[in-house]
Amino acid sequence: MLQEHRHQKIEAYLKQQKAVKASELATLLNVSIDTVRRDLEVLEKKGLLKRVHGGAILKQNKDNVLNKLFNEREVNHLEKKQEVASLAIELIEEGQAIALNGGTTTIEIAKVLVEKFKRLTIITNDLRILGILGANKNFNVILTGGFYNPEEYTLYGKQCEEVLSHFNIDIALITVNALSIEHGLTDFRIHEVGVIQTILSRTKYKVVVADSSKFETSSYITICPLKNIDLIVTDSSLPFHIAEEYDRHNIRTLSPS
Amino acid sequence: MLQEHRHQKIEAYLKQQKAVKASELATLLNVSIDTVRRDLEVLEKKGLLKRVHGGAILKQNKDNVLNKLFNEREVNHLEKKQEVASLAIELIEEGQAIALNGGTTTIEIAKVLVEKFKRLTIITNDLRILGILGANKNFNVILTGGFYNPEEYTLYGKQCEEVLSHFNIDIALITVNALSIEHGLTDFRIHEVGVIQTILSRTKYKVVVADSSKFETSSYITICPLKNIDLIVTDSSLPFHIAEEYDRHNIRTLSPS
DNA sequence: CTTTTTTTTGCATTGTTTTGCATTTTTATA
DNA sequence: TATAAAAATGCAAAACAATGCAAAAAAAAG
Repeated sequence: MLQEHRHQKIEAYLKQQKAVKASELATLLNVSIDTVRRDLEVLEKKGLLKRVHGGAILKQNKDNVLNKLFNEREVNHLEKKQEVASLAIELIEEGQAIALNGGTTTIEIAKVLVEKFKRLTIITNDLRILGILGANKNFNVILTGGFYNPEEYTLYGKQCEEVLSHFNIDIALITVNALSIEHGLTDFRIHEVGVIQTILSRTKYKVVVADSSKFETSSYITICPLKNIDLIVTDSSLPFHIAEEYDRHNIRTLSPS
Repeated sequence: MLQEHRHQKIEAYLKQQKAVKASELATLLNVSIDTVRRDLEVLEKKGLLKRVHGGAILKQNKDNVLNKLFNEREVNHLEKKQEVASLAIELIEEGQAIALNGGTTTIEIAKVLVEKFKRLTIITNDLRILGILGANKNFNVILTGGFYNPEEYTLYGKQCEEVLSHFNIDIALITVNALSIEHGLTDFRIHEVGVIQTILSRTKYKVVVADSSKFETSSYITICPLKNIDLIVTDSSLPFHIAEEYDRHNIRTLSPS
């Protein structure tokens, strides 16, 4: 049996049973217990389960049902992202033109926007965001054009940036993979970097939305230094010493009071 | 057994089994495992499956945004549209740049394109077409930007036409709501009209794809006279007297022989 | 219909990943 | 703390994948 297939079977079995013994899976799947352990290790890294002595237990995410709609790269830190989203929309005023780039945090923002606002203009390169906001008649939703990245459900490239470059954006809510004082905003999504840079160049009020786990990490490609950013919105788990250090560097951060 | 036949068999088997071992396919199809691997490689590029160690697993994108757009409204004259689609793609050559506007006939064309071509550049304003072609690594798919029309799953407006206006299109396959000698191409989709006009202005070879039911009908908004069109592709049910009359007016039509 | 060209296929070689076993270390519980 | 069960670790065998190449099969050209 294929490894991936085995993983699917374990996942299905676990969802049903909530907890499984490794030895049980070994006989069930006709492989050695070592292989089962390695499988469980992989699935744990995906955030699907928690390994315990003897086997594993299902890690239930509250919003699993909701996440199913968007799926793929599993949404960890979901609750933190929701916290960030709720805080970030406080910065927005009715009628403004907003840019949201591609990412799971901005998706959470889009969900909150639908609830809280009557009239907005939103430009995005993320089809999942379009899916959330597009049906809403009160919002003016503009999708950038461009090449399609089916892994991320986003658009990128010359056409994308061309459309963006004709916009005057009141407030940009940007999500990136990593940020640090030393390296600034960084990301591994090679196509997304140009999009973010273009958005920033067209925006008056530049806001980065990032859950606390992204602070003081860095990724391969540099987007811009942190001094170019007006505000970083994060969640309540940001360690005090980091917040302090950012303050010392004159980088404004905002977390739930 | 022919390569294409083998690919179809693999596809069918995989859809049933969800996951297959390469060795299993080799015995099943009576070819070496190397050939199976090469087959899987091709099918992976088409976005149909994901290769894993030992074989491949079906890529079922049930719950992504784009696939949510499908079904819904049932298509009338589906068989006729498929007939038109199969005929229309005969006009296309490997490597060309093609424009497909929004509509159910162009959706059928997109489905056939995946099967028959290796390398194409396609620009469209229809998200359903993006859903069909987007996962295919062999195709360069460009989505126009613009405002989103959730009724039609299409994009329109200044941004949309701006992106289109930078393209040099080899062949445009245009679907409209109605066409007649007297009124030319007409449509009721107010936003789509501008998109079609822009596409036509950027295209060398202008082809209208229309099932026979659309002939000698008309709709509210005029797009252009028929003399601006190089060819109209239709199905086998077009009444002879209409075909004759179009001929008399020097309007070329093409239907299955 | 035959010859030439192109494509496809299977095989051999080499490199990589996965797996099960043996051994040591850790953990749970009496 | 003692003990058994489970987990981690290192390792070698097996399964699998990538590459280059030559023969075979199709397709194209004459």
